[in-house]
Order: sequence, then structure tokens, then C-alpha cells
Amino acid sequence: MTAKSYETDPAGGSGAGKAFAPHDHTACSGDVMARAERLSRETGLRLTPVRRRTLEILLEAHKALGAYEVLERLAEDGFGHQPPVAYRALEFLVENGLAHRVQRLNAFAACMHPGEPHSPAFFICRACDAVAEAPVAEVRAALDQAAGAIGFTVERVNLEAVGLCPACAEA
Amino acid sequence: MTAKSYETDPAGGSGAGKAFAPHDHTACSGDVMARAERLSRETGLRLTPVRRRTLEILLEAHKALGAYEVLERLAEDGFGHQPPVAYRALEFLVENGLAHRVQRLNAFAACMHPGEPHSPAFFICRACDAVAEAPVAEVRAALDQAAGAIGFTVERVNLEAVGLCPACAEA
DNA sequence: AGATCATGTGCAACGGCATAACAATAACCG
DNA sequence: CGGTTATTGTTATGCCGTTGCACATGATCT
Repeated sequence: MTAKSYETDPAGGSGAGKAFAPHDHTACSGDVMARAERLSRETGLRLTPVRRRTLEILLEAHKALGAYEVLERLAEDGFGHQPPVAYRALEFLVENGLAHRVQRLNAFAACMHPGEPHSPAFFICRACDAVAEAPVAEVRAALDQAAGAIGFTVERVNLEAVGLCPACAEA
Repeated sequence: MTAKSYETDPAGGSGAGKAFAPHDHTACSGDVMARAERLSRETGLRLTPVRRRTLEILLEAHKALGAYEVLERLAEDGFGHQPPVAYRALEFLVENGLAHRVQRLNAFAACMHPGEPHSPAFFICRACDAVAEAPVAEVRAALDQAAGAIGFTVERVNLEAVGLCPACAEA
């Protein structure tokens, strides 16, 4: 059970207009990576070799990867071969907003808007497992309001919508 | 890793005002169970003994239960002792809107608003694992709009907010 | 009634995801 | 420098969830 294709709009765009549409992967990957590094320098985050390589792997794959897939590629690059190696690096990235966990797929995907405060929403195609990340500010606002009504303090939100992507909807 | 306490407002209320607040469990459980049965009769749903008992277990526990916890209690009642027994019953309940899966906890919780069309949102306390279900119509509306913009067809939504419940926020 | 088919239930075995606990090393800071 | 903390690595293990098959039940059609 592994995601097949991860697509979202290039780093420059703030909407999700290009999600599920082909675009220049290497360009947006490089851009996101550069921002992640700048972000790390500015905030004193320790983007060590394993962590950096893990983020690169997620960006290169450009789709949601299982922890064991990430581990496999890390091992190929000379890092440890055991699950905790991947899980720790992934946890670090998630904790610091450089990646997201897609619970439905038991997988991880690089964040396409690192640094920008956002409540990510994921659109997951049940047919091809493609995943698109879209920032949905209104959703977070509505949620915070509902939470406030019952005295709950929201720290982190995970929203995953399952359905059909444009391509699979035709078939 | 198991949820400790599941609380939400009694069946009569539509908001989440009483979530995280003590209330009469047996009353709201009974009410929900009655509605589930009526719903089954009306829609021709087959609420078999295992399935019915599974729903009861979730309601009695009044919290999110892992599949193996449910299985354990089913076994005590003379049903099968193997994982598929619990998973199949739980899957049936989820598919038919009588229960929800809480991905963050790898657990299941009875739906408190069966029959009513709703996009459930869960507030999960990271300290005590209490879970509250709140219907958030506005969220679904905002999400559908964002989905429409990229041609994605939303079929199912899962929203889980992690944070602190009122009780744990004080400590 | 008897054959057939769909559905539900039970059991055995397995595969994948994730974590705990400990050891060794490297960075940080007084 | 010496103590402290963070990071990486390894071993082992536990939990979550699924696949595959067999059997029972109940509906349907001739």
C-alpha cells in the first residue's frame, strides 16, 4: 500500500491550482529544499545529513513514501539499515514542519510550503493514491472556533479527504 | 497506545458544547443505539449479532478502542477470537456511518450522530487521549470548494485536531 | 424440494508499521 | 577540558491489519 504519485503546485504558488497537473518536479523540489535550508539556518534547526537526505528523498520521489521505502534509500546512501533511522528523521521533519504524515497511507510527504504557517489538507485519490497538499486557511479558522467553544486548544490539525482525482474520475 | 476517555455531547444536542464535560453515558449510549437500530431497519442494513455487539462495546466503553480491544470483548461474549472478526464488524460500522476510525490512535469510536449527514471532526487530547466528535459543517463546505477548484471529487473526509482538552490544559 | 448463489462468520498464517531499550558517537557549553 | 545534551546506530519486539481458505446461513430460482 504505497502512494503512487505526489503532486502539488510549485513552491511559488500559494493555491492548489496546479495540483494533480504535471509540472517541473526538479524545479519545485529544488526551491523547497533551498527554503528548507534557509529556514534551518535562521531558526537554528539542525538539518543533519540523515535528515537532509531524508527530505531530499521525499522531494525527489515527489510522492508519499512509506517509512520503509525511505529507509531503503537511506541505506543505499550509507546510512543505517534499521527502522528507527528513518522514523527519527521523518519525525524530525514532521515536528519542524518540513514534512507531513499522511495517515491514510501510512506514509510521509515533503511539505510544499515550509515556513509558511498553514493547516495542510490532503486530497487523496482512492484509485491511484495520488496526493495533493492544499493550504486551507478557512478550514482552520472554522475549526479553531469550534474548538474554542468547548475549551479545546488546537495545536495540530490533520485533514485528509479521500475521493477521486480528475484523471481517475474520467475512467 | 490506547485512548483513555471518549466524551461528547448527548444524542439530543447537535453542537459540541458538552464535549469533554461529564454527562450520563448510559443515557446517550442507549439513545444512539436505538437510533442505530431504527436506521438499520429503515435502510435494510444487516445489523447482525457481532456487528450489533461491536457497536454496543464501542458505546459502553465510551471511548476510542483499538481493534484488538474490541476483539477481546467480543471473544468474552462467545464470538470469534481472530482479528478479522473485529475488523470486519468495525469496517461494516464505519462504512455505514455508525462508527468512525480515529487514525491518530489506531482506534475506533461509535458515531454520536448516526444517520445525520455530517463531516466529523475529532478533537484529540495529546495528554489524556480523550476524544470528542464535533460536526463541523463549515469545514466541509470550505473543503468542497477547494476541491472543486482542482477538479477533485471528495467522497470522505477525516479531520483530526490534536491539542489539549480543558482538563489537561490547566495542569 | 433441490440447486444455486450471495453473504456472513470463523480460523490459521502472515506481512507491514512502529517503538522500546541500549550502546556509541558527536556537538554544545560552562 | 569535562560534563551535558543531542544524534545516530543496532537489536529485538509488539502491535496493527490483511490474505486466504473453509464452513454456515439464508435468499432465489427452477
